[in-house]
Amino acid sequence: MKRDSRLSMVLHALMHMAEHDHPMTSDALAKCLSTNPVVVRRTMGLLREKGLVRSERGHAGGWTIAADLSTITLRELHEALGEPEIFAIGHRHEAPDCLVEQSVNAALDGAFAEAEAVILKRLDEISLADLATDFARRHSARRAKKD
Amino acid sequence: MKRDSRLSMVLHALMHMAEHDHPMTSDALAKCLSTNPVVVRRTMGLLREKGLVRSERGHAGGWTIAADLSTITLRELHEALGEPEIFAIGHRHEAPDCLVEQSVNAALDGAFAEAEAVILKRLDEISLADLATDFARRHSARRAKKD
DNA sequence: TTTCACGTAACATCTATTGTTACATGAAAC
DNA sequence: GTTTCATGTAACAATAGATGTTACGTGAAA
Repeated sequence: MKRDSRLSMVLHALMHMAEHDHPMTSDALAKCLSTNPVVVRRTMGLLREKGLVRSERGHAGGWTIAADLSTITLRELHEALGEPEIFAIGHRHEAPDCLVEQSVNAALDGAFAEAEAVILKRLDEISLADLATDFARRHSARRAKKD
Repeated sequence: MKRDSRLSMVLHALMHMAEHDHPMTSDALAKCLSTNPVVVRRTMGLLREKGLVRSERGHAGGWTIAADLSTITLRELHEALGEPEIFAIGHRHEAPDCLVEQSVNAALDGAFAEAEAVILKRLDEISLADLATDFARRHSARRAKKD
């Protein structure tokens, strides 16, 4: 299965934007992310709908973050992306007639629901500010290594 | 993303097999599962490699469970299927040069690793015998409803 | 009015799962 | 022994979702 990497993508984009004090164009972001500017617009557009980022056209236009980094959580971003399926494993029929299949579905649903709660909780606990802190740590570690 | 439903499928098949005291053919199972007999053989073949089921050719041939229901866990079945990806969400590059991307990957990996541990633990705790018990409960509940 | 950048539709590509066809192999029944 | 039944397996088709691409429209600043 092909994994949805949009959450990873927007995080990567937002962190690069956080490092700049000017708007970043879709083209510039696309280069950072090794993707296509249209993909950037399409995906960042979902964040704009939730008021998380702004976009401006014309000269000196581009994308900017519209809120404090500490107030944006990974969970919010996940929701802004439309809460895509978290699991690559599932069952075929949602409401089967077969009692055997109902039993199987119930067991799997229980196990996955528990894991889903865990992951949503974790996503809720991590903000962009946390990522920025982690990045700063890695950044100075690399500088120290170079010197 | 298209979800892998093979775990659901083999569970469904095994429970039907558990209800029979004769081998079940791939054709019969395929009808239960609303799929194709070749898909059944392909998938059940993975379980056979782990010794969880047996297959016999010719007259009165078909598939049988090769172990006690209480000793087969969902986790074992997941492993027999080749431990397919659990998550539909991931990141693009496994070992990126970009420090920003490394930071993003680390955060997501942490969150998902925790959830993966939860789900594997749950799968380990559920056996086919548990499913059979649950099925029996549902079965008698339906009978009671009918009467 | 030209340039820049986003907005969006439409289409192409890629990839993984699932479904299908075809034929070989082996075992039991006759 | 030959027919029938069932699995084993390769090869290919269909499907679906994610991602990439092209093309053109719109608005803002130089």
